[in-house]
Amino acid sequence: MNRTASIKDVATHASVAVGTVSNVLNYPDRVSERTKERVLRAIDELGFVRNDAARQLRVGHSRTIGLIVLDVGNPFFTSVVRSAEDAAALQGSAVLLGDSGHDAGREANYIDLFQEQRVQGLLISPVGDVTDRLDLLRERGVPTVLVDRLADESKFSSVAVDDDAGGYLAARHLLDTGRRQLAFVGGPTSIRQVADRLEGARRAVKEEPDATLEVLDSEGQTVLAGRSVGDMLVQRGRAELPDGIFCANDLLALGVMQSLTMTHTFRIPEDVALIGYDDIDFAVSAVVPLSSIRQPTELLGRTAIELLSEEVESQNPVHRAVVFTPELVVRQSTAAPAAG
Amino acid sequence: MNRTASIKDVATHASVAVGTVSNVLNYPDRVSERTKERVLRAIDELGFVRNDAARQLRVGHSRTIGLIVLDVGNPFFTSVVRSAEDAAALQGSAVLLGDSGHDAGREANYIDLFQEQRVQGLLISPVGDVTDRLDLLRERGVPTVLVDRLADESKFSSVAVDDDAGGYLAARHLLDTGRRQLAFVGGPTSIRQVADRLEGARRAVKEEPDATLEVLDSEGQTVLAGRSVGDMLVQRGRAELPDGIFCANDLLALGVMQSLTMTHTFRIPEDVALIGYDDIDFAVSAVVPLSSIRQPTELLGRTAIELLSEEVESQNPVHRAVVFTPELVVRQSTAAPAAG
DNA sequence: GCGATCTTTTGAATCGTTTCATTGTTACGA
DNA sequence: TCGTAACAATGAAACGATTCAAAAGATCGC
Repeated sequence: MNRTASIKDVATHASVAVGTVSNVLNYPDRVSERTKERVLRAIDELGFVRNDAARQLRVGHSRTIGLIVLDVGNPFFTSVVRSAEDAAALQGSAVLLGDSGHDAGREANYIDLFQEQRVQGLLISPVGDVTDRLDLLRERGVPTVLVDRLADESKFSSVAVDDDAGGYLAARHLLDTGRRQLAFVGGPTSIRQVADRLEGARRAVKEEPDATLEVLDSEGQTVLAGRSVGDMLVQRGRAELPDGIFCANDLLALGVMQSLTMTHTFRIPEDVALIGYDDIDFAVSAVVPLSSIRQPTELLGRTAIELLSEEVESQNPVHRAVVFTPELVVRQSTAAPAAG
Repeated sequence: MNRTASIKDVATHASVAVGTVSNVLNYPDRVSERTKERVLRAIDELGFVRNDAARQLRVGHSRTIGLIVLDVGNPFFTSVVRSAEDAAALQGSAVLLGDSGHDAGREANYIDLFQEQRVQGLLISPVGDVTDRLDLLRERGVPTVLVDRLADESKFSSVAVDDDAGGYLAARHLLDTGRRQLAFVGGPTSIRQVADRLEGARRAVKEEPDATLEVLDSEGQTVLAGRSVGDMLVQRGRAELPDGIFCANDLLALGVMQSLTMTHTFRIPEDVALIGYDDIDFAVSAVVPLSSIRQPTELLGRTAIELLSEEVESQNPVHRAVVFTPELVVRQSTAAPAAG
């Protein structure tokens, strides 16, 4: 009872050869009803559970897919993760999840771990610019799909959402509702998503000669970071307040909102309009329901798995870069000001 | 270049025996500087990556820990997951994450998968009453720690938060601020946490002769479910509205809040006080900052890993049930009404 | 009853590690 | 120079599955 039963034990117990047991497990219709039944009974009686390491060693690859995201706590990734898991389950694979937390070291650890596990392939939302590390993966022949980042199609497949378009949508919407002094709140522009969203916003602002865009740096992408940016704004005089704020994600926006509304000195959207990005579940239930940019996260996860399957199956892989278009969701936080 | 290099290739390339390569990998100081260097160079040149399946097959167990949660999207679990991952990483293990989504079938799949992977042990937040399935795990000798659920100490270790105490805290707080017609909003009471929180609330209400507690069923534990309960309340006349609502979690509470405030017919906390559970990040940034019950989630994850390690290491395991006490967080949603 | 054909079962070889008893090498004191 | 101890390196065996060529058994027509 101390050691777990092996396929050999099952074979002995059912008085058949090991090959037969293996066939029952993998090719049930190669084996007669009678013996199948006997083997299954033995499996049950011994509580046999297949040792996947041995299986994997023999067949040469696992049935798992590695997925490395920047932050599981971020609802955007949570949603991607879940849809990827579902899509993987449909094709009989399991997902190993790693959270790099924007840390290149942790990311590297997970890449190593997953390689040792001989995952079928890797979905990764990479930290910063890691072209060399990714090239290494490519050399080693690990099928890899970049998530939420556009890739050179000669090297990798990728799924992404057009962040420039999203940024443009958000800023254009603020402009369309009459705002002219815009501010962009976002973490380090070394993060590609942030940079692209800002770029899109700039593009929109350029279309209006009298509009300006100020960039406010935040320490990360959390509610707290947003709150400290908000506090900073509150400390400015009313005159210097922008009349439209675009945050690089909803968490930031909620933080800013919280800070502005708690002081009761500024009203949203009358004094300042606010729009976020991601359209997380909480956007709709914020102090003032938050306008946002919605990304098709379920589609992202599913498509990523599909692209990976393509790579795994074909040996001379044709890479594809799939780009989805985000969508504007208007709520109260950007309602047109009452008058003038 | 097509096949990945094995330890044997490395041995040949470095002109040493396979055992030596293995020693370089696992017991670096059993081997001389000179050969170590040579082996490491060979590893580098061939791009060798250890095959963990083979290693695992030989040593008999993996370096991974299975973790099955009810819902990764739920901030409570996200936090537990993260702290468990960190704690596991410290001791050189990786966490395989599974999301059962409250579905017994998916849970069973993950349990099977993880058993095939020969995980060191299992942390599980089980779906409903699964004593038999868990007993099976115990028979098979898979060290298991229950998360967010109290266990019979003769069978399993567990980490949990005292939900009865939490429910009491919440209801007591509503009573202390003068509310008397209380309502409890919660998913099916077949969920243990929900039942316990309700029980605790009942205990508090019994202490006040003139207080009543009404139970409102919700379809699950999401913002949406909360919204539909809220809509139902709005449709009732004002007279029939409770003056204090305790929701089994923050998502529900945010949904209820959203519904009540959108109609502008009821004010929180003047007409009705609202308290949630979990103190998720968004509680503080809700329409009306939400009072809640905070659970020590990081501690939960960390402790779960510690208990598991204990089980893995000692062969005659002494199970422990660790219970943490939750904490009341008061915000505006339960502020005392202006005047009687 | 026999050969041909088809189905079922067999079991040795294999995957890539780790382990460990054995062999080889070096250093040093007598 | 030799013996011994300490240290390094060796390589066969083992882990538990899958695979596949070959053997065994069943079925059928004549």
